[in-house]
Amino acid sequence: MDKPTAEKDWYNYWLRHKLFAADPNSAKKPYSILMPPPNVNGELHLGHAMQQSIMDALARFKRMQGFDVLLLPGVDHAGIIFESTFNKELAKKGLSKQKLGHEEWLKQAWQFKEEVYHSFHQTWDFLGISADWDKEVFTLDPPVQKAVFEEFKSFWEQDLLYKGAYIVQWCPKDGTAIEDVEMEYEQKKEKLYFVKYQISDQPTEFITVATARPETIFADVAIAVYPNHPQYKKYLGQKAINPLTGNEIPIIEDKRVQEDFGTGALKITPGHDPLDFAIGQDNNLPILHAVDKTGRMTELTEDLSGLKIEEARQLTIQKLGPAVEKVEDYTHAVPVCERCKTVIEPLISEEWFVKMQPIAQKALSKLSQINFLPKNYQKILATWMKEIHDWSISRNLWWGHRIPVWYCQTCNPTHQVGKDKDMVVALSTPEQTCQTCGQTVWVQEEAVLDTWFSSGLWPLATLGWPEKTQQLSKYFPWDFELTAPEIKYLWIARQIMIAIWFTEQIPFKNMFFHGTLRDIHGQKFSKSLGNGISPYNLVQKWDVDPTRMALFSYSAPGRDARTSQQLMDERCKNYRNFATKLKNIYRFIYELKPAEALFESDFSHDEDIEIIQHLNGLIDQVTNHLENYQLHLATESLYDFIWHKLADSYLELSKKRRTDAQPCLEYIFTTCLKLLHPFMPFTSEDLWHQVYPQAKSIIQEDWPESLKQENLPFTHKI
RNA sequence: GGAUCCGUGGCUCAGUGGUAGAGCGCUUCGUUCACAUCGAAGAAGUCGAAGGUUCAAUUCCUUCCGGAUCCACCA
Repeated sequence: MDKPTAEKDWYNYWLRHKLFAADPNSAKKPYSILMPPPNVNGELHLGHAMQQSIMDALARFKRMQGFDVLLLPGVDHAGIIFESTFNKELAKKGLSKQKLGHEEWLKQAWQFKEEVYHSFHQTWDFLGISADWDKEVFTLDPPVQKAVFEEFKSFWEQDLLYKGAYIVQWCPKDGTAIEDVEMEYEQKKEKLYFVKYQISDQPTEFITVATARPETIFADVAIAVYPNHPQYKKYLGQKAINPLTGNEIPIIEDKRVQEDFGTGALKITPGHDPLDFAIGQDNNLPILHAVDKTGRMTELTEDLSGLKIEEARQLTIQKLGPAVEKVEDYTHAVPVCERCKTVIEPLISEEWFVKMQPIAQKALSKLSQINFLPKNYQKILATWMKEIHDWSISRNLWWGHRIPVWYCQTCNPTHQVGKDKDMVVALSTPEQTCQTCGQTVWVQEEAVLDTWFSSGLWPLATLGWPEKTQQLSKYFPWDFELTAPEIKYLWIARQIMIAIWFTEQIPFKNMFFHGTLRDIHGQKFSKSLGNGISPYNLVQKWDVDPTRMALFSYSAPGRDARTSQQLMDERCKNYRNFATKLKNIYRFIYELKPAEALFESDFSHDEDIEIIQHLNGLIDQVTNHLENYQLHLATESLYDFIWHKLADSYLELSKKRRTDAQPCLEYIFTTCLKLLHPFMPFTSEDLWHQVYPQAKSIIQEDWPESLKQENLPFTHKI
């Protein structure tokens, strides 16, 4: 045999014997678990370690129950977050996107991706994750690319895609539109300026407007007041004069203007504010820009052109002069980019959108078929789907699936989109000629797709969709998916909507939301705060199985937990002691086995009956807790039984009748090893082979079943 | 502004319609042959507050206080 000599080497043994491989041809019933692909960015943190240990425990449990288990691993290319991390790396070397150029940048990006990939695999290895590595998927792999293309093409053909001038949240630093969900809000102290707009032809009449962004006044196209404004309603239909440009702008009313904020009058700047954009659309107002995509002032602002916003704001105030009626201190939530913390500029940009209404509607009808844990997430997701907004899917990045749209350079140089325009939806350069000019010069859309456009397809793309593969028919819908609650909309909702849209089926039967591990103050672990706890260090210090057990103890569904290096150490130490206890129990039972021990017993002694009954209870509890994804309860039951019932109690009693008790001791111990295997794979496997030197892997053992009451007493031979 | 979650011994967390649990920490004792990475014994909580439902509530409902998270166009 090629068995390892050290406990930690069992992982390679399992790999060599392909014990993690799923087999689509197997007659066994399938059980499929889809790994949420971590972002190829930085290292895997403690939260990942918990998440993946949970999946691994389930996979090992289901294998022992006799299922053909597929635990499918993968990694996400993570558009914006990868690109910004990589660009920071480049900056350290004095390089940048611009300096490298598109082709070279991509080449180096892929190299960087490989480095991160390598560190991911190291973490998975030392945690003992039993995934089917031959089936690993990266979201930019060619098969995924095909699936993403199919998704895009299908949406296009069904008229669910459009491209248009639209207000987007623009990050000037990343140079791309970002989604609402990628923004954070920071409380900032700013000034609120009250600016007077003179009524046209009435030099003594004014409407006063409150604004925190006077520099955008250049792009004002109207003044809106709330309906029946007592002071200002008389001006409706008249014009006001833009105090900076002198242009005449209409005065309108709109119920979306807040009665109790500022003066009840709102300057309408559709180019720089989402609400203004909406009001502008409804009133057919033009769109002007005072700020461009790099966060600098446009030509519209004349001599301020080219300045940064902050500088321009001060100069604008000077220009306004007496038009500024008063200034108040104003603290409000300013949207910033979640990743680089740059203040977001709402801007008009040409972006691609998916019409989500019909897709969400369809999903809503089947949402109840998914078993959510905790249960209330069904309602939370349903509410979101009912109020769904269109999905902005284009990103001005280089890292991602480039939008598979080609424009005829001759007939459609401005990249207009429409069924009758000179454009083609195709994965690679179209070979056809342009219908209008007969030429074949095609230019691809510059932008890439939002990361979640491919991640949303994850449950399908990983199984070869749109091909009708054997894997797809066997393992889809997935039995189990899990993730952190914070990406319930970004990822989970979209997977559900997309899968149901394309297959009429839910993507997964059980959806488990684990809590988030936080630091002792309740804050998320993050690189910038430097409050992370390295799973690698814990494993070095306390070994794998104790670390896994400590993580399970924090894994109650939906519950966030606070922890620290010290608290993790405490819990790990506890389970390290537990592992030691287990080894000592082994020594007592097997190494100090009495020569005259019985080889068979009917467990008729009162003490045997009692412990066997406890063991039966334990088997039922652990099984049920695993079936219900309550891993923290399963480990607690095991800990209690093995330490207190078995070691402290029965084992002590057995010393008085050792020869008689030996078969019972062995039966209980080996059963416990099997029950422990999902949680403590290395320790259980190692002790299993010490007990049975000739045995196969414990992975291939059957999951224990409790002995029914009517079967007791029964005879056990050792 | 809307929604959700949490508030249990010193700390971090389980749990439950019917005398409160774990780990760590703390106190006392113990190195006899599985284990001092241990064992035995113990102190410690009116289960955030107030109402309500119930024979019975820490557990269900309402309100409030405190903490957190998510969503949202407040200029």
